[in-house]
Amino acid sequence: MTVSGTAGRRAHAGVNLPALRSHNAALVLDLLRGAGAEGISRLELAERTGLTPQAVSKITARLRERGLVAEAGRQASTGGKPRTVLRLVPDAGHAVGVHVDRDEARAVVVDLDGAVVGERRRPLDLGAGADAVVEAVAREAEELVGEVLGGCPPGSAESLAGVGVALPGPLDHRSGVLHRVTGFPEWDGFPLRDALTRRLGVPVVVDKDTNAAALGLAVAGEGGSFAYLHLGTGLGAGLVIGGSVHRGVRTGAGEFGHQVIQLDGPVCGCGNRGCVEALCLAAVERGEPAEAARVLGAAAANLVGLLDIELVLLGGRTVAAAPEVFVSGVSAVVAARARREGMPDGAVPVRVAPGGERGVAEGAAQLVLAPMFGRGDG
Amino acid sequence: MTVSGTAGRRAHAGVNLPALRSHNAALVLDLLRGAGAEGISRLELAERTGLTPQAVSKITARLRERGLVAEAGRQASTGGKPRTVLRLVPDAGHAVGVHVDRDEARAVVVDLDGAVVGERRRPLDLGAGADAVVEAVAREAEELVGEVLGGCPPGSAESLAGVGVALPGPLDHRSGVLHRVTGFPEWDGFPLRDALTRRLGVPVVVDKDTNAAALGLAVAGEGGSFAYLHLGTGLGAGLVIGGSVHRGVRTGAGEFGHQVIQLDGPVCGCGNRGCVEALCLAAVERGEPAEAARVLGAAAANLVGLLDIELVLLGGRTVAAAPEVFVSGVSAVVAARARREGMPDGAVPVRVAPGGERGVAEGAAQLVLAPMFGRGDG
DNA sequence: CTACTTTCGCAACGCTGTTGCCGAAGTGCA
DNA sequence: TGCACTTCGGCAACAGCGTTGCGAAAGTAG
Repeated sequence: MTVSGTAGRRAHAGVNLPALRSHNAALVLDLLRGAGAEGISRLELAERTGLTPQAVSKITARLRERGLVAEAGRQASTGGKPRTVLRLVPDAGHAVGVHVDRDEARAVVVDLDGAVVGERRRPLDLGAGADAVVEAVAREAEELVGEVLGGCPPGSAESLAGVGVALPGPLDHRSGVLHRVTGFPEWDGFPLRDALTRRLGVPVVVDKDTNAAALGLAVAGEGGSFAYLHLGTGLGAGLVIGGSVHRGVRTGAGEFGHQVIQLDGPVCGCGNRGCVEALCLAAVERGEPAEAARVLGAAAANLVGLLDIELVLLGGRTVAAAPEVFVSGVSAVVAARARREGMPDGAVPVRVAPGGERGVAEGAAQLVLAPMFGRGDG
Repeated sequence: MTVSGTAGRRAHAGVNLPALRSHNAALVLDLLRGAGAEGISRLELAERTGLTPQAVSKITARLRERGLVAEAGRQASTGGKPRTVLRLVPDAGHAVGVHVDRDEARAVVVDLDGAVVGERRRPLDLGAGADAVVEAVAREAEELVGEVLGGCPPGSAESLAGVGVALPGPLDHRSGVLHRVTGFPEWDGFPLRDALTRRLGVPVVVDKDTNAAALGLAVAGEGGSFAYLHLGTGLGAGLVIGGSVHRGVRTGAGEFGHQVIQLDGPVCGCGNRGCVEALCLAAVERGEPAEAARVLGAAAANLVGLLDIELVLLGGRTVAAAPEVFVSGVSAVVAARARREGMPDGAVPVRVAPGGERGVAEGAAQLVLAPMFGRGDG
């Protein structure tokens, strides 16, 4: 049973009736989302939540009144009245997700189901300065919303819940302030979220690209606790624990690339020696993807052992260039480690993350929707 | 706001009124425990929980009826009626904690406050076989309870809530079944919890020694999210996230010692190469504690970056032998890494874990009490 | 057409935290 | 000493939560 919650937020942890109500509503919405177009019956919702059927009826009635849920046919009878299938109303809400990368911005609009209903891309120079980038991102979002939603007023059935922005480099998720984006020190300390909120007039959430991707995967149905490892121009991780992104006390968690796995190894750009990122990318440069996979596997196995997660997902351009090599290479190291440490249930599976290049933008949109479905923080 | 909950337990996450009630009660009890002998007023409880003063009054009234809480004086007035101070009734419950090590067993009885009210030690050979060890542990617990509580019947104010057992090596916390305790392969698959429950007739909880120690530290007031690193005959970690022990999906989290930090390094007992444990202990053997600390620091920094915790606590015999060397050595590496990665708030503090040799046994006792205070699983 | 099964909403209920109110118990000043 | 004031904390009424009891609705099976 979860009413969100982590970290030093043990204060203000009291649950009153409104909190209970919104928690259960979010839980039901999350299950409805998970059921997708097939929908789910009231009785199954009751089973899955542990609530009584009557409670589910009341909760879903409220959700139907708010226009978030609708009846959608019925199941086959099992000897009595057939169960009515409920389904999320996809158009009841939308969110924009923007993936700001070093050289381009990709924006999507998703509906409540998570389906992409609009997309745009444009080149973008992260080094062009804060004002220019904020303006570019804002315009991108505005134009896309104009195209897709036709400027529906807030509160309408088709309205916009907010904008999620995912970008590389460390940042403070809670305050929405960037630290130094790797390679672009001029961003250090820039309050991106507030700047965009002022400019756009809707709620804005910012997060690391890896966290957005991980959230997107979690929403798309990946297991309860997993790590998403992204190998592109850099190496980072997004951690999902119990269905929610783990961001840590200062929202800096997932610093995976600068994990040292070779004491006194080659110097990394960060100043340390023997970081996975440096070793792994060097191997890729040398044209030795198998070695890169082995190195990545060692770091992944460290992570698996430390957190006892149930799945490792790989993504990023470098992985996409040779998926089988990376999956089998990483998988082999992880499996070998599990065998040696005597994990009884066998090793943790390693797969390529589904979703492809658009995954980060989709996940960014989910940053906005997450609280509605009870996935706000872990 | 937390009603426990992580991992794949998103099912059965519905919260009804009894669940809400027990959650809030546990929350209040936890705050009362944190206040210790000084106690805490109703209004401060209200502020800290976010509940209204009236709700706190009702909750504490129920707790007083159950004999868990009592009024204990009043605070100085601030111009009006002085606040009444509430306090946990220490004798309202007790728990036994047993620390089973390779060569000895140490048992303690703690009260609701966590204060040790009885202690025993005896030599123990973990290799003597399951029956002998179970019998020895059971008798140790029984005799200690007889001494301290005088055989109070269950349900009495002084009665025993259960027995927590902490021991080295991997095990399944949920089922209470041991995996292969390092060096004692004959334990593999032994259902220790069930055997002890049958023998003792009270609830039994088993966990890794590092998890028990970490829980004990969390209860003793250490921050919301930290790592306890134990360097003794082996090297392990207990992770606390948001006040609760993070055990992971298969309760195997905290596998810190076999984190690889030296690819293709020296062979470790586990079969891998370049594990921190092997490198660190080898340095200790060579009489180079500073190098051991540097190695440990690298691994600790990996962990800090990955999870973004707020504190690192060091413990174990090897650390106790040269505490300053380890604290300064680990601290230096962690701080250097934080500086390079541009964490703005400065580095994570590194300290020696308070509690000393008895900490694991005390933490084991807290395993039993944890659910009562809302710390059951993270 | 009848009997049976199963779903699901209405109504009454118990219990939660909340609100409004008032007595209790202090301080501070005349 | 007395009075005004502040603050705490319990009593009572209340709104809202999920739960229970029950019956109408909507199917299947014979």
